[in-house]
Amino acid sequence: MEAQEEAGLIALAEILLNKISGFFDVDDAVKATFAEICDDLQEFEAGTVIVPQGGDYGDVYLLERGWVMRSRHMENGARQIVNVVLPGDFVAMNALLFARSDFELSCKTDVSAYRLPSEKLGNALTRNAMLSAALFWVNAHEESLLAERIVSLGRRSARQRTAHVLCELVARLQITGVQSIEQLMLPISQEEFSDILGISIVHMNKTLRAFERDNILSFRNSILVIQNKGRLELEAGFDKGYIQFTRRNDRNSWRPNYLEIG
Amino acid sequence: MEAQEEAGLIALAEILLNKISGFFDVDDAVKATFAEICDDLQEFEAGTVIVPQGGDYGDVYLLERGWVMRSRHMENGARQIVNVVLPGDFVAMNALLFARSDFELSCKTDVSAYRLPSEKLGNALTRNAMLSAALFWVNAHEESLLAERIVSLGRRSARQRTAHVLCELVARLQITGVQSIEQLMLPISQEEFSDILGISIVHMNKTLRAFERDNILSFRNSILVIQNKGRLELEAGFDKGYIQFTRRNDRNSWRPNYLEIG
DNA sequence: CGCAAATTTGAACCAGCTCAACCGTAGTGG
DNA sequence: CCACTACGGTTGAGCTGGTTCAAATTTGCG
Repeated sequence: MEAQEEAGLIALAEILLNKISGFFDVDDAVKATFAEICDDLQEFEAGTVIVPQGGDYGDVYLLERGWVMRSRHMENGARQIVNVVLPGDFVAMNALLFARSDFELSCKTDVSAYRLPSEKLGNALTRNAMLSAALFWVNAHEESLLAERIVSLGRRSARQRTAHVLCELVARLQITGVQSIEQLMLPISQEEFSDILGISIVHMNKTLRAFERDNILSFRNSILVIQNKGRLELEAGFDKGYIQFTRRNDRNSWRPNYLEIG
Repeated sequence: MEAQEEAGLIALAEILLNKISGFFDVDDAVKATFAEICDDLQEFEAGTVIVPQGGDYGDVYLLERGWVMRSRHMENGARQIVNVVLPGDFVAMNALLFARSDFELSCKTDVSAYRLPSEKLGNALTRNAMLSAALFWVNAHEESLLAERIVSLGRRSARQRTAHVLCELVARLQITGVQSIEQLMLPISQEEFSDILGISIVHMNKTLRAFERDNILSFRNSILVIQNKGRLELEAGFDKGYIQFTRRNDRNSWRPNYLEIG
């Protein structure tokens, strides 16, 4: 293994493994498993469409660096961004099961991602219960992000949605080990932001300006500065519980078994 | 095994196994696996709260009969129903991983469900790759329902959302082997319907009346009659692809392996 | 029958949308 | 070095899909 790939693996361990370490016991065997699977680090330029809407899935990827968007383009030209894929998340996990994608997967930034050929990943899953557990966990994690987004889109105002999604992104980026929390780079335009929240770009702008006037946050030139985190979380009704799970402790008799390396 | 439980198992086989049979080869070994796990059929009365919002998870259930709602109650009294759990779906799958629930799980009708103790299910997952694959599949299935709901809430009008969710429910109920498609029992009030769609109850009513005036559908006394399915799907922009998946065929070398009974 | 819950309808209102014009900044090419 | 262009952001004005409020009607059920 080359030095660069090894460095990549370390980065990986510090993101995905960090993410799941609050839940699993991440030991050397686990790391070895990931090392075995993640041996093909690929680079994509910003703007690359990994899977086009309606196109065939290729392989699964584990994102190491950069932002990937999963979005739906509507008949009338509108767009809805369904989720933001951050380092440590899997891209196109559905490729394991489905032929076609109903969504577009595109790179918002330059991206590094480990390519996990479906066949190889499938085989690894057969042999390694730990890996299955990790996938299960990651699935559940993403599912709770989507559930929370549904709550936002269904029952929160534009201002609350904005606050909530920003709280969520900050919390998720923290897990990826970002430098500063007060000052963050969010590589998205206001238009993309509005497509995450399901509002118009004009209203997006006015909402952001209002937050700025209230000295809660500023978002300019892709730089997010949060001046009043407490107020932001309060308005969002944000509870980070769904991002940093509480592991259940009452029934752990099965877990060591489940997590055995097969 | 008692006769009633055996009958239940057959029903189960005809729902969950039916659901996944388009994807997996469901043979006797697979059925035996489920028979082993699903030996505790429980009954809940309509209105029962299986898991309260903010409460501790208990066990996982596999729904055999009835409707279960997963919903969030907001501070201001509003509610968002995140998903509708139908026969063949799992209830509270997150119980395997998380201590607390951010949502309420409640029975809309009388319900029969197989209780799957976390410990037992976890153990079974360790030993049986087929079961893991099935869970993975079911997770992915639910994830695509949530993704599609996000698209609806973000970028479709109330009328389109209504049409879309009805198309989705009909397609899902078809899989569960419902009798008639033209005339369906939907055990939800207009208020609950509006909480699925993220609109007000008043507008829900007006939208339904409009569909009735247009001779597209009627929904009265919990009976849904679809008079013009084509028009409904057209307005919804509905494509059932995300419910009845196309199994991928290009890389099936790993699957037989993955699906081996461990 | 009679109560409680669900539905229906109209009227006023408003959060967020569309349209349209303008601004700032980063290329780009002459 | 400037002119031109393109793209994202900003702002105001008017509009509308959907909300809220309120009251009447129907339905389910003991």
